[in-house]
Amino acid sequence: MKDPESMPLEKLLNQISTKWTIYILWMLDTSGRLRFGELRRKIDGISTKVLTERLQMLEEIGIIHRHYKPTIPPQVTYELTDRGKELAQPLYQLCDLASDWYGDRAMPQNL
Amino acid sequence: MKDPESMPLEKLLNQISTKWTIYILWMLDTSGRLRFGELRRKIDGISTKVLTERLQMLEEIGIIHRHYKPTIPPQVTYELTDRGKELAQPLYQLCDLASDWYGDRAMPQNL
DNA sequence: TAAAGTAGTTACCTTTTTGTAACCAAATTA
DNA sequence: TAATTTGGTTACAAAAAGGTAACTACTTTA
Repeated sequence: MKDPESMPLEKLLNQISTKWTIYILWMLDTSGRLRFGELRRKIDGISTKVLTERLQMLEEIGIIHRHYKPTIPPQVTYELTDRGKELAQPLYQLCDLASDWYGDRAMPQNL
Repeated sequence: MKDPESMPLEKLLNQISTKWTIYILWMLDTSGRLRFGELRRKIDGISTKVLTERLQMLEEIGIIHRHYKPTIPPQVTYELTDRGKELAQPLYQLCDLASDWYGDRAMPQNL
């Protein structure tokens, strides 16, 4: 147990709890497929660097899917995979608990 | 939405996903009430500094309870509160998903 | 002709988090 | 008498994460 990262739950939690990640998932869950720029504008304050990092990470672990259309300018959209939608269930429950405990200000309708 | 910390779910996730925290909860869930030193020895690699920080944080948000007996040497024990046990339910589900996706190596029996 | 929009990448700096090691008082143990 | 155990605290160093701003190529718009 020298390396906590070897534990699936901790690995998953570490990934989805990096800054901005929950917002991204929430946006994709409530709005469906979104382009890179749409996401950036919806999530006020996020930088393109971090948004890119998060989207790549979420795609790597199979939670979102990236569609690339090589038009000019390029059109890239992101959407939740089935795995991403599975994630929503326990997150709803955590969200309910968190809202009970901390209040429901700024609470998402979904995710 | 300038400050992600204002969102209860993100706040809770950020708290429980700090390094070692899931281990602490897992230990308290599977072993019940434990002394500080017992916890430290069970979680191989954690420093007293970080263990102290985590226990204080978990107590502040009402997930564990601290019992202090001013004997010499002092005897301090920690255990999950009802709120802490509530947390276990959605975490079990996340744990199942994470295990399906990443494999179940080093998976806890509980939490 | 110049600006704006597309989806990022890169280098650099700052902030946050984590780790290391020493230290505490009092009593028990060897 | 000296080391050990108890539950931490403190100062400092190292590592990780996040933010900032500049830059890319190509096209459309003004």
